[in-house]
Amino acid sequence: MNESEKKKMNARAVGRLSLYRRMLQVLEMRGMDSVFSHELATLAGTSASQVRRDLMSLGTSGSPSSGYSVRDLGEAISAAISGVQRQPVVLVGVGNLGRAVLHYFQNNHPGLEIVAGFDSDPEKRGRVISGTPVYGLSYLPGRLAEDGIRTAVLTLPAESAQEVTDLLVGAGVVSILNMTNLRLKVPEGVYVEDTDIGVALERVAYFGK
Amino acid sequence: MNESEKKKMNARAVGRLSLYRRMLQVLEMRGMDSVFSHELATLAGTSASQVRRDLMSLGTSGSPSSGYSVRDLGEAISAAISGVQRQPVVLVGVGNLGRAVLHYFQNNHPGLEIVAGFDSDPEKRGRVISGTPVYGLSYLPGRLAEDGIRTAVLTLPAESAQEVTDLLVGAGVVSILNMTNLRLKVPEGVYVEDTDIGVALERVAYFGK
DNA sequence: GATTGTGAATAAGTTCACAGCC
DNA sequence: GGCTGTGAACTTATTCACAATC
Repeated sequence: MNESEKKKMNARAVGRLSLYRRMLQVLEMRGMDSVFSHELATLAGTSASQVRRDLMSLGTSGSPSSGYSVRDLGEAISAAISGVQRQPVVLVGVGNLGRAVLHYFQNNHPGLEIVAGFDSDPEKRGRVISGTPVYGLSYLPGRLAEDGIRTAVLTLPAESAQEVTDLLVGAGVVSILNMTNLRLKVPEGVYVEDTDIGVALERVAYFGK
Repeated sequence: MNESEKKKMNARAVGRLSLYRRMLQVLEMRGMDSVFSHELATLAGTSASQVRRDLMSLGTSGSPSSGYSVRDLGEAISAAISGVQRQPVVLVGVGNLGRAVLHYFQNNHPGLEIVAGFDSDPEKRGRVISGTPVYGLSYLPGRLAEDGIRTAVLTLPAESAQEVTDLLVGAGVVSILNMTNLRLKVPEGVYVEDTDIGVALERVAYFGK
């Protein structure tokens, strides 16, 4: 029931919680031990009522006098959006974008770890980039099965994205961060988040007109 | 009135239109000259009624017998979301992520062009990366004024992101693609789109649990 | 007969507003 | 007095459903 209950949370709320957690880490490092909803809201670029609404979904509670405990709230968010053990993730496509992602995650990320990168380029095999070892694509299925990997990041050229996706899904991946400009076809029940730089920049350009 | 009318369009719709346009380009290259809403929907990963609703906002029209003209629709979308002339964009921060963005946009992008990159690293000044020249940050204000730049991409470390943002906004930038993990503070009326890789991956990890 | 264009219905997401609390 | 937690109101976004059209 706990598990099924979690799956209810919607993607936007999860994203905001992730952001709150990052802000809480900063606050904790600064030695603050409590925070009000409107403070978190300012840091995260949202509204105080939105923050309180988001926090409702994880059974925490603050107090009217001092707000929320920075430590407790951070732990509650971690419990809600990350699991107890670190979740292993693979990344496919170690070009500029893939390297940027690896660099970003090389440390400091609670709840998840990019355990391996894969690339079709023989030049890249055997290298370690930002702490993550890179393998040839032929090792992908074995590695997925071995570690029971359920989450993947796609930072490869669009041409081979669907093919790799089919491979991933066939090997048990159920959640994909798709940084390709292709919209993937996946079976029902597989979550895909599209982070399409082209679309993002065109949108920004539109609002800059 | 035309101008003010355009500004009404919401960000999600603009993003989908951008996607439709890309699909239409592919269809045009394949020699197709008409397309139905449900076909575009499948390609873009949405529903036929969503497509028709989106197309309503730009005064096109399809016919029940053959759907939409691939060419006309492409042009109508371009007219709606891009302008007539190419829009100049600058990018600040030429690390892995910045290079990935430059590479992505080096060609084939209608409506916008990344005219210059900026970086604080002296090593990078004077280089041309994926067709885009890179300058030191001191050249930024001059270049913004000179070209009347209104749109920028931030792919630099979070530490200096707010400082650079203030500079950009002060020099007339009104729309920013923020690929930093910091939430920027900007005056009313400035559009910021956050593309936060950390949040994206944590969300995906959540759905992969 | 299948599709478009669109009003109406529904769903999803956000903000309001206020009782209860410290 | 200012804050939390939350039902209710509201706003925004999506889907339905069907008359008009080819």
